[in-house]
Amino acid sequence: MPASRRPSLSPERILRAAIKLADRQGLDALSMRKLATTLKVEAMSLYNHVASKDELLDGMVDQIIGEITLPERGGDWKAAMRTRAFSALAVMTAHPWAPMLVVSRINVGPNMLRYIDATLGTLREAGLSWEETDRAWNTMDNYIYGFTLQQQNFPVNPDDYASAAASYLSMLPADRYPYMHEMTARVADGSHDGTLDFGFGLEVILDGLERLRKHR
Amino acid sequence: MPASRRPSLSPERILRAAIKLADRQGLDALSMRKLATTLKVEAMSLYNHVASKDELLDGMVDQIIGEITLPERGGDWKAAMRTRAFSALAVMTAHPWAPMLVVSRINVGPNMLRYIDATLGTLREAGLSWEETDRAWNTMDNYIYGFTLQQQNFPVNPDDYASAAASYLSMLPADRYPYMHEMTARVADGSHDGTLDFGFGLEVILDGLERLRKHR
DNA sequence: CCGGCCGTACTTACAGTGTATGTTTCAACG
DNA sequence: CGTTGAAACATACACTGTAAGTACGGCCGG
Repeated sequence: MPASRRPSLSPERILRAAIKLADRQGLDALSMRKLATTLKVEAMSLYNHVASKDELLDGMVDQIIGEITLPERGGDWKAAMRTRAFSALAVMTAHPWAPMLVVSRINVGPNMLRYIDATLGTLREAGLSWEETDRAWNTMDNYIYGFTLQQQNFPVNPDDYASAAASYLSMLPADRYPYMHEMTARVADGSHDGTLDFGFGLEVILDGLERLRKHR
Repeated sequence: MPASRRPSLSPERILRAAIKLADRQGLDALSMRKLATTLKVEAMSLYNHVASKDELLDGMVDQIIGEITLPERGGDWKAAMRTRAFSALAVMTAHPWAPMLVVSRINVGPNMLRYIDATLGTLREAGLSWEETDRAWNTMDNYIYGFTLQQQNFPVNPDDYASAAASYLSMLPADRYPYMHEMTARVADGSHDGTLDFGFGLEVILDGLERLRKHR
């Protein structure tokens, strides 16, 4: 492989640039033209290396799925699932465009397959039946994707949430929406930290699964 | 030209047409021009009644959220949450474009607020603290939205799943993806019905929440 | 009865999208 | 050398949301 070939582009370089662009400017800003300009190239040149924008998006998803640390085998399955889930959360937080893409398309890239296989393996080795393994995996992942999506358009950053809640109060008349009103009021006055809590739901699910496992 | 000229359009008529179009042709097919055509009108005429496409999408979401049956107050909170969740599932299934819109934007329409308020109320009256109520609601809804999104692009309809699984097997070499391979093989030979199961995860979550409630 | 008003619908136009198609360029090989 | 073939470029098409300007027709004050 000679060093000074002409091609300045490659699928990998395009993929990296696409992820960087989406990280910085959001998924909406990721157009073939904008992506091309960041690579100092014309839009159509990209098509010599990627078949379509959809294929590019698939590649982006598989790439970042590869960043998730796989669950450890052979130890405590709950700890393994916890690690996996928080790692997924971290990756999705670092790439806010990712959850939307993950849930809006079918992904069968090698990293995705490896990720799923490791998860199934951990659950199966923990003693769940095939059916339970399938259901348990789906339950956890539905929650993870649901949470990361919700987090992605959480109105403000956590520090500003109390003051933001105060401004929402006027939209929530206490007579029509009593519970939302009080909840928001409590966030505003600081007696309830309305910030999203990934761990709560995760522990609820893990506990539920453990009971199911022991109960057989 | 027919006589009853003037107000051939109205926000409600546009909203209904938009929902019908999205139901039949998918969200991608919902463009202002196509929508206008179904109403026998030009695209720009719609803007006399809706401010923007985004506003229209918000309206669509709030409309179908209104179709969800609210949780009953005063009875068994688990039963109420179950009913609510399955009703939400049914609505999202009837309008496959909905979950994507719900999670990709902030929604504060009247139906959405009523829906959330009723949910918070039920949980609060069941004895959860404000903090627990907030967390519990989020946990359930993250799961619901995650599930309905996953269901939306489930590869095939349940009847064909076994035969489809057989054709996937070749993409899942047993040495690299042993657990996915076996899971898929079991779906193919009928010893595991790989169909998605909404109830499983829901019960896991409800059980987890109940334990939390009793434990205080 | 008539003239003006004003909301509704229409027309045109613009900047942007993904990508099909055709042309140019240039390093590497026979 | 000249030839080849891939990579980059240029043009074009059918779409998108929507800003801006125009034409129409039913209502109300004179």
